[in-house]
Amino acid sequence: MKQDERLIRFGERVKELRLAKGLTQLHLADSIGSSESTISRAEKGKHNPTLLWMMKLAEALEVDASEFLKA
Amino acid sequence: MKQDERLIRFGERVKELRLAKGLTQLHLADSIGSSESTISRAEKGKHNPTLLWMMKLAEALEVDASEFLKA
DNA sequence: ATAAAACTTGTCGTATGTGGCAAGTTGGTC
DNA sequence: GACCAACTTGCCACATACGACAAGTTTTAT
Repeated sequence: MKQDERLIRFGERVKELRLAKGLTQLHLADSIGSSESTISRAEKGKHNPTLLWMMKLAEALEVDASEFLKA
Repeated sequence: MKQDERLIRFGERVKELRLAKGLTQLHLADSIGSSESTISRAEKGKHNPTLLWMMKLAEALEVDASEFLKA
């Protein structure tokens, strides 16, 4: 995935929210049936995630998915 | 794509916002380089769109992408 | 009722999302 | 500087997003 400014900001937001819950990438990945590598790439803005994947993430982080996208 | 309640709500929100701008699916599709069929399927909850696609849509509709996801 | 516009749906092809594994890197602790 | 946990990255395999086109259905206007 090419580096897109919007994906980078999304990733930063995910990382913030994950750290706020004190989770490692691996814990978060396991809790949504994803993989550490996918979480890592998403946080670095190297993935263009799907809506359902984002929603699973939001659920695990106990935030509204719209939190990831706020301007 | 299987019918997921979350995708259905997303689609309904897209449709609302599109109609609020008085656009047809075809006009909206053209304006983001997408296709009428993809817009239709998204509005019916039959697609699991990617973040960048959602962001292009948000731009065309002149809304914040988080609008699509508000609980 | 007819016609046109808008929408839906099937199918195909290409690109890419994503889990899994393994190797490599970074960062902290002793 | 050895060790360990956390993170990054390359690659593979499979599934699916999504544009394109065509055929069909629904809606709206006259």
